[in-house]
Amino acid sequence: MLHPSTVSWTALITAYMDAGRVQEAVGVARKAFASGMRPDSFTVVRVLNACARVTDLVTGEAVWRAAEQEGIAGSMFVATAALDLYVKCGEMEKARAVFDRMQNKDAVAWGAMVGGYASSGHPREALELFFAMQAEGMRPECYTVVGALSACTRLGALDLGRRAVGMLHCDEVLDNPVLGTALIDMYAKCGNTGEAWTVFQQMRKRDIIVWNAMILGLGMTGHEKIAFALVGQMEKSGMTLNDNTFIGLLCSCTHTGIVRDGQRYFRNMTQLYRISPRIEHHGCMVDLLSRAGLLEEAHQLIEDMPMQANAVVWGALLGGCKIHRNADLAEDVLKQLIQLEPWNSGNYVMLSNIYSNSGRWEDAAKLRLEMKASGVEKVPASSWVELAGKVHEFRVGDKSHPLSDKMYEKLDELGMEMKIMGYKPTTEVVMFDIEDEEKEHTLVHHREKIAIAFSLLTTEPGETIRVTKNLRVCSDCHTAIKLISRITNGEIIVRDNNRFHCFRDGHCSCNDYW
DNA sequence: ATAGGGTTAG
Repeated sequence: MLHPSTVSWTALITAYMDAGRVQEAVGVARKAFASGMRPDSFTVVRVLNACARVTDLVTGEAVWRAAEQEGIAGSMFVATAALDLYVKCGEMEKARAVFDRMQNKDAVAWGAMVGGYASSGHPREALELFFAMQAEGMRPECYTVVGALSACTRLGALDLGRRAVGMLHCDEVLDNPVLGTALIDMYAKCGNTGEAWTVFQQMRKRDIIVWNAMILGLGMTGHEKIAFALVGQMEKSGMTLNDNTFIGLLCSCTHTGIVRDGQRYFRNMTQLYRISPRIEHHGCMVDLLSRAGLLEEAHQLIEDMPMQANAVVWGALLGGCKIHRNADLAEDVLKQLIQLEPWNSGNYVMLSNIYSNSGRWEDAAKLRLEMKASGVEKVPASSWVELAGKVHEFRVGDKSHPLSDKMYEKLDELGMEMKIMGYKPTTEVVMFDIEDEEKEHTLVHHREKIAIAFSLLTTEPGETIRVTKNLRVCSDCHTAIKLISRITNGEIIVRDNNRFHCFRDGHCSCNDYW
């Protein structure tokens, strides 16, 4: 028999939750537990759910401990709610510990775990789990497939994504806007806008997020005209544009460098549509202006923003500095970035390259010390290729792959052809590049080149090659891959840590803006 | 009854 006070506490908490006042719900829960409430599993689930929504790990963990004491932690519902709490707070190891201890796991628990890994920057673990689930005889359903697709998007693993979605019935996909969004996003971000478009057209239920994903997908891949037209169609079909629609529009303008249109959309958004720009919108504008070379205006926009600039906004300005070779401004920006994300080694490396390039050896040395002192570790460069459903990874300094010798041979062979075409390998790292620790052969054997060599050895001539890497493509590799695409007469798609490059016949889809 | 999902600027 439940204690009556538990029932009324629960009712109160639930009422706050239903009213969308999650923070207050958590506050009430804290009071309830402090007053010695004996929780039942229903209450615990509700409270854990609320804590997850506001990422209140401290309260959530206290509740989870209380549940353990009460002997209700074994409930699948309670455990799943705790797992979700950890996922939402980015505590994947703790989430995994809860997951591993669960005796019965249903599709919800698996789905939460797969999705959690995917959204927290562990896409490979997400896919591992997705396959482990099937090995245990569970049929993949919508929720786990959404998580798997999201992981594939991050990995650029197009075939695995296709396979994952192929496990569902076609109807299930076309009737489910959540799945549709994940699928459209995956195709677009893997450089396959055509297939994204096909899915979009076939979808039977399209909510605003589906439309926005398609608009953004088009804008990011250089189909800005279609993106603009789609927004028109969207309005005609009675949808109201929202803040994310404008992200897509502004991105489209950025990709083609049409500053005037971008400024117009930005104005219309606030004045006509009464949407107040978030930091993301300002970021798009900074990006748009910076790429167009209007660095001062972009800098001014950051100063005038009603909110504090974050790393992304400064990053956009930095991007402009790179394109327009403005080392002085870049120095200021990088200092800001180091303040904002002191853990990001890329910023230190880039700044140190700028110093070295202008002969400021002392500054460079000082920076290196600073980096060491703050315990920042460089992210080892790594690239990977998907082949027949298996992800082959190539890390710096790792020659353990069975085809290793052949890959280096292939690279040498390509190198000779490239030389004939006038390619001069850069032996020094360029000012704004971030990989400088690959000592083997200066830049000649960067991971993405190794990965491409691997792909050339394992695919049919002319077949599209897809490589994904964890850092930015360096300028030398970018030039080299353009030439390789001409030599092999095939398409090479390289996914960066933030965009993709589609190389074909000596040309790249990013128009050398990256 | 009670738990889980998609898009979002460098």
